[in-house]
This record gives sequence, structure tokens and C-alpha cells, in this order.
Amino acid sequence: MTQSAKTITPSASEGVVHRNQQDIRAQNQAVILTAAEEEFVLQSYRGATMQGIADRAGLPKANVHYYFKNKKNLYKMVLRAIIQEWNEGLVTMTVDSDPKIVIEKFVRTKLHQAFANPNRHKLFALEVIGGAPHLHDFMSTAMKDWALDKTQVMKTWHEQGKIAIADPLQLLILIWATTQRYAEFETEIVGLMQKSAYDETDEARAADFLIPFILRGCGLE
Amino acid sequence: MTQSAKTITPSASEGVVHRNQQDIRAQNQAVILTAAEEEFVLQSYRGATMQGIADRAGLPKANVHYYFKNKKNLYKMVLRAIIQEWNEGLVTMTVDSDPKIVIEKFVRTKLHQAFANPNRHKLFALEVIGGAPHLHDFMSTAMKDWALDKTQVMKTWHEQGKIAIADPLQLLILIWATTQRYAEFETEIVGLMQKSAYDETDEARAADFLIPFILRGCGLE
DNA sequence: CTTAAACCTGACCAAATGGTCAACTACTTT
DNA sequence: AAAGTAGTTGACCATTTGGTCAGGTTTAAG
Repeated sequence: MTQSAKTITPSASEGVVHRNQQDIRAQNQAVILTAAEEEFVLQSYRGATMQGIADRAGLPKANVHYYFKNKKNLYKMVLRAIIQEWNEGLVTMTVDSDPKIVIEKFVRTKLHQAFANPNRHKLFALEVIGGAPHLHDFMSTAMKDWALDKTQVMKTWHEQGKIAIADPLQLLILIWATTQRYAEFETEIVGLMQKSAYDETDEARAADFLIPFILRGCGLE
Repeated sequence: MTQSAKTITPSASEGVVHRNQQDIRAQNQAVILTAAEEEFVLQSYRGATMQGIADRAGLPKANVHYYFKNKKNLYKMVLRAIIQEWNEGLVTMTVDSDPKIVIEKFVRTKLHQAFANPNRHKLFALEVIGGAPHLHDFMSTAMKDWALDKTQVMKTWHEQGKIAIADPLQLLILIWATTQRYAEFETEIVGLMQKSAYDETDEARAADFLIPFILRGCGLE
């Protein structure tokens, strides 16, 4: 319902608004993608129906098909946004970096992404749990390369006595697990906190716990 | 294919084995439940088909319906096993316990369960991510009560200066996240380790990293 | 050996769902 | 303003799938 209507072309008589076609396209695609993201998270790939997505987007089903060839294509487009966000969370980390600063920034960034876009993280998790049939390529190339590179950096840190972590891959797994958890298990965590949704303080609360904890675990405090 | 055939009643002529009805029932139900667990993890609830489960179990579809009223019922039965296992992972934790020992045991137990039964953990995660429509009751009663009780214990520990954790709920979340992760994200982790499946050493490798790390994080080392 | 109860299963249906299409309306361009 | 292009949509299928059922087979009881 975010009908921001960027470039409006008001045509005088009556409240009729002529939206130019570029806007129509961009807006409808965005609405559909958001609706699809929600539906796929709630119902999973096979459970999500084109009708359900259409309803959520406030459009007739045939219109969804007009913008996205088919269900699989729509799903791929949603996944694209996930990979996009992942790439934006990359933190520079070289042998010469200060471990404490880099790790803190990494955790903070990932945590922020988790709170900012829980649905994407949930969808990513659904994919991985189900064997990552659609993310296999990404995970065995870009993601793996990045992970193994950072692992190597941390290994060097360890040899230089800068960090108390001998098995950096495990640390990477831990950081991903603990940050993404707040998105993936939103339902559970929110329930344990006796509320119905996260409020503005929860991200900070998580960060205040997580960062000192992890730094201590790394022997950095 | 675990045709253990407890109480066999061999009827002489030819290799025909007469299985008594209790065994038939128990065995078929077990085979179906295992097949269903796999199928539900791989395809998610709506994506899993009764035919697929039947194939996996090596039985005709109608036979699956003979033992389980319908798909929803079968799913519920699978979830029951999950809650069962969860209840077995409860660790005694009172104000008088030794934090270091209790936390180590808790982590070790959860980690062991994760490696021993990844599918159950995956299914649990799928449920929670999708809003826990079928586990809502469990999570807002038994699980919550346990968590809040343990949280209270840890709070007392903190007041007594026994532990460097001011916000125990966050610790609980972290321990669940890090241990269960090895089950849920098996696909990803195994890929990063450059293998195709966990081997016997991986659970120990995770424990060797996780336990010192968490204890250090708690200020217990 | 006879009867009853439990188990097994191929064939069949009704409902749900992804996808198509032709007709229509709304912008854009010349 | 006319012609072309893009967006919209109700109605319509083909396929998939959960679930049923009648008739048959095997095990248990009398």
C-alpha cells in the first residue's frame, strides 16, 4: 500500500491519475516481489499459490503472470534480492586489519540486516534447510570463496597470536548462526520476550549482548 | 530397510515369514514416519506429497492412508517426535548448580542431538520460520516456561557474580542457535568443509570450538 | 477348519492450482 | 487523433494431489 507515486501526471478532470508506464512497471513488480517474499516465507515454495501472492499484492492473478513468466521465475527473482543483500554485507577483512574492529563491524552489519529484513533471511534459511536446490550455485562459488578467504585471514591472525580462534570456519558459522537467528526465529524469540513483535530496542539489546560475548570468546577483551 | 523382524513366526515351507500384527503395525508406522520426516524436510509441508512419502516408504499410497488418517495427521505425528526429543534434552539447572558444568553439559547435549537427528531439527526450524502454525501451543507453554525458568536461574547466577551474562535470554538464544545450526544448515556447512556429509569427527570438532568459546563468553574461563 | 479382524491396494474422484488467452482499457508516439 | 504499444483481467484448462472405497489377502481367534 506504499503508493508513493513518484512521477504523477495529473490529468485535471476528476481524481484520475495517469501513471507513466515505467512507474507502473517498477511499482507493480515491487509490490508483487514483496507479496511473493511474504507468501513464500509463510507457505514455502510449493505451498505458496500464485493466487495467494496476487491477493497479497492486491492484483488479479493473471496480472502477476503478466510481470513474471511463472512461479519458478518469480521465486528466482525473490532469491536474487537475497544474494544482493548478502553481497552488501561483505566486510573488508585483511591480515592487517584489527580483528576486534573487523569482527565487531561484521557482527553489527549482519545483525542489522537480520532485523531490517527478516523475511529475506527466513527465505534463505528455508532454502538451505531444504537442501538449497536453488542456491546451490551461489553457495558453492561466491559464498564459499568469500568464506574460505576470510577463514585464511583469521587463521593468520591466530598464528600471530591476535585471536584465540584456531578453527575460524567454526567462528564464521557461529556469527552467521547467532545474527541470522534473530530473523529466522523471530516467532520464537518474540514469544519468549512476551511481546508480539520486535520493538526499536531489540536490535541494540542483541548487539549489546552479542558483541562483547563474541569478542570475549575470541579472546579479544 | 531395517527389517529387524523381532518376533518372527516362520511357517516352514518356503521363505515366507509371518509377521504378527503388532509388529506389522509398529514397523510400518515407523517406516512411514521416517519417510515422512525426510519428505517434509525436503519439500516442506505443502510440497510433500502422500505419493512421495509412500514411495520413500516403499508402500502404496493407500497403505499410508490406512495408518494415518490424512496428511495433517501424519505431519502432527512427525512433530510429536520433535517435541519428544526436545523434552529429553532438558538439563537440570538450579541456582545451586555449577554454571560451568551445567552450561557445558547443555551445549554438549544439544549439539549431540543436532548431529544425531538433523532432520528433526530442520523440520522444527521450518515450522518456526513459517510462523510455527503447528507448534504454537508447545512453544507458548512448555518451552516458554522452561526457558523463563532457566533465565531466572541464570539471572541469579549473575547477581551472585558467577557469570558475566546480564541478559540470560540472549544466551539461551545463542546456545540454541549455535548448536542447532549444525543440523539446520548441514548443507551449507558441509559444503564449506569441502565434503559431502559430516564424518564422525565433526561433532567433536564443533564441541571443541563451541564449548570453550561459550564458556569464555560467559566469563567462565 | 471356520469365522472374524486386521491389513493391503488398484482404481477412482473432487478440489486445488499453475498457467493461458482473448478481449479490453490506458498510456505513448507520431 | 490515429495507430501502436503496454497493462489489465475474467474465464477457462490440464495436471496434480489428497483422499476414498470395494474387494482381496493375510493373520488371529474360536
